[in-house]
Amino acid sequence: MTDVAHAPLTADLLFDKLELAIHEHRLAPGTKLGEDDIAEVYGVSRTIVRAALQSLSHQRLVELKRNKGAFVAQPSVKEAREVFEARALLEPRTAHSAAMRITPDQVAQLQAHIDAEHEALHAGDHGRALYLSGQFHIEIARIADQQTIEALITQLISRSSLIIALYWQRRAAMCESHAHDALISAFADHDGPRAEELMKNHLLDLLTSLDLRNKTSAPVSLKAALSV
Amino acid sequence: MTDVAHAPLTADLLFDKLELAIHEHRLAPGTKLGEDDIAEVYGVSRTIVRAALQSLSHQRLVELKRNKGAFVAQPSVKEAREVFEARALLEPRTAHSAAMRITPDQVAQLQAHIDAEHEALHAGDHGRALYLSGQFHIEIARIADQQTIEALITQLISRSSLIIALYWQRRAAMCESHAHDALISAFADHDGPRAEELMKNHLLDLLTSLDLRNKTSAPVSLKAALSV
DNA sequence: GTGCGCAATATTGTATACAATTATAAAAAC
DNA sequence: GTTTTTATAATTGTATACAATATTGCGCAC
Repeated sequence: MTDVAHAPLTADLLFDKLELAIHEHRLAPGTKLGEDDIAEVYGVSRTIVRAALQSLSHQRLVELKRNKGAFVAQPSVKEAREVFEARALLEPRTAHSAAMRITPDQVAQLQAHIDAEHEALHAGDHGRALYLSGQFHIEIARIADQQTIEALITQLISRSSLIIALYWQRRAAMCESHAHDALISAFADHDGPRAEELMKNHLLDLLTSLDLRNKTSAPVSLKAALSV
Repeated sequence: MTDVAHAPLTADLLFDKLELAIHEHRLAPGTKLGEDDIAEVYGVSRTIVRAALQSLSHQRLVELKRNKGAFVAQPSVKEAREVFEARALLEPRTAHSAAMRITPDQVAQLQAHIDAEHEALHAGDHGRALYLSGQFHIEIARIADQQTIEALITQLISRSSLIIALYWQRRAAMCESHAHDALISAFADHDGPRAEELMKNHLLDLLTSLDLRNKTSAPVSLKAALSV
């Protein structure tokens, strides 16, 4: 329990930490993010915390209620559907572009990504596996060399993580799916149309594997989740 | 020149004012937005200004350079292309949906929107006409009842406004186009495929009417542009 | 006269202090 | 015992003060 001198945490860094905590489901939807609490946990001033929370709210990971505070967002059923509809418009065509431009190096890179995903899964770290699974989709946009679309997809992936936290049913089953492996194969073949179709079906599978009737929220202690 | 007591300006309100100023091209790309300057103009503290600037940077209307300050964004040529590619993925399909669900009231509403646009144009207020023209696209997403996609399109429209400020060639010509009128006609007929096709072509027309070779930036005094 | 270096100035980054609002709990009324 | 009221505490909203960094301008050397 040695108190090492930390480099002063900037707002962007704090944003990353909180974003990751939400992506990995260590912070559940609905959890209140008190400014003083976070400030204490990370040893920074409320000024920094507020800036990070504002960024998170722009990413729709956090909902700011005036005079009430910040809470991890709880996407509604309608919002959940909308997010996947938006992804369905953006990602298949982007996968097509990526398949056409991808280099052998990038194929290997994607493969390493998937390996890490499977590894996390076997280690029982479902949160991390889910996070990596999202990053995979973002990588594709990066390979397509579409920074703008990449930023949009990043937002949607973030929110998808919350949606999965709220509406996922058969948690264990999902990650067994080899949709990502099939995609890589299409990429390696530079088969744009197949990549596009695979991505389209992958997104549909994801959506249909959600139970969009009841939400299974579970409030959680903040400081426990954020053990630095 | 009466100094009326203003209701204390909140960060969101200030965001709206600055956003509008950028959309209407009263603040040119590249203009430095000094915190003290804005704070003075609007009679608020730097705290509020910083929050608003942070929001604008998330919308990519403003670029924050650490220890340097905030500047109205200057989208690159690549960014310009990317923004329109993203819009091409989102808007045609959204127009399709809108055409299928639109009500007579909403058709009238859209028509009123266009009328206001033409009116601003005849009054010589090109900035406002451009702003309204952007809002038209956002209205379509609203009619499609897709709040998530609406938010994404809103971001892209914002950036399109900057792109037009930088790369527009034949300024007068554009607004004569009757693309929006044709769209309304398709909407009124509930002709989804036609609306989709029209939107696709409209976006292509917009893109090809840009000169994506040289940027014609023109720095401008801040306080002059923001005369409250 | 031009270029470099240092001091002075201005601007942004961060922390803290205070005000406003909301949540909590105790006490009084019924 | 339940409900309403009121006072206290806790939390967020905002402004300001101070620190760190960048910019500007002057003076000096060459």
